[in-house]
Amino acid sequence: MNRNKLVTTSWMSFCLCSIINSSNTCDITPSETTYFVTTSTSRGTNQIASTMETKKVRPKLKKGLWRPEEDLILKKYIEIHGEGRWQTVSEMSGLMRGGRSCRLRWKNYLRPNIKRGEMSEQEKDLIIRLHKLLGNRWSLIAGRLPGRTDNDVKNYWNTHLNREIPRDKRVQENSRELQVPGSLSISNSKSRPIATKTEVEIRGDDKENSPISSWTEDTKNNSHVESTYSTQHAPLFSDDEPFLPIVDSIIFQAFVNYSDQVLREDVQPFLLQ
DNA sequence: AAATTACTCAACCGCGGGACT
DNA sequence: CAGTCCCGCGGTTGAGTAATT
Repeated sequence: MNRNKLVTTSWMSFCLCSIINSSNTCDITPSETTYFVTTSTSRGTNQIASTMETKKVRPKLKKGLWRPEEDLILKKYIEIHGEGRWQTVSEMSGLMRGGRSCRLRWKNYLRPNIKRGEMSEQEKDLIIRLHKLLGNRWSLIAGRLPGRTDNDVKNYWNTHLNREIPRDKRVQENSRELQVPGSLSISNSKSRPIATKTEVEIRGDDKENSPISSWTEDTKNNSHVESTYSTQHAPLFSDDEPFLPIVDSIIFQAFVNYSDQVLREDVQPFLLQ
């Protein structure tokens, strides 16, 4: 039996002990208790190990809402072993959850510094502005909102902000987006975005013509508000807010920093050669 | 008070891309 | 180079709750 399997079973017993010790109100079910205890004994360990060695067993994965004790197990596991390798987390932690489910739970709920509760006016405003720039790139938008997850932003947009924008205005904007080539805007259909994340961050094959890089270059070099960008890439800005990024220093600075970082990362490997 | 409708948000799913073999 | 696996993203679903009838 390899080391990983030993760790798995020891880990499960550790978590069980933690749960029992940490709370008298633990509502773990008898069947689950039996499972943990069984797998924690040397006999149970050997049984499971031998099964796993003969063929890779994928136990039936649990779905639905996470329970407090599951959260605790996942949290403790990640505190010790760190994030990443979610399939391993799923297997080693003893949670009967898929790797993706573990990842999602950690990212959207258990991670430290997650902000809960109402969105502030500032956050709301930023979401609207960033959505105007980036479309439905929820992870990018969430990256500019400390403590908020992409799921938070997406849900908030769909339930609150989306309905605040008059429908006919959205239709207008969408139809304009379709007409202008080179737009960063994303289609509203179920299909994947036209540009991938990395393409938006800055297209590797066409950096010079990248809307973001041309914009940041324009603005860094001084920049005239009336840069060609604002007309060439009209869909990014609405008529009532001409060249919004200049006015909005937050978004502006965020993008300059962002593009700088991406450029540095792109160029660095070549400099090292 | 019960039934129905509307709303919210956590979680799941399918897909694309990158890493690895 | 092809196949496989894993990760992350965005779209969607559905359970739980609140509001309304």
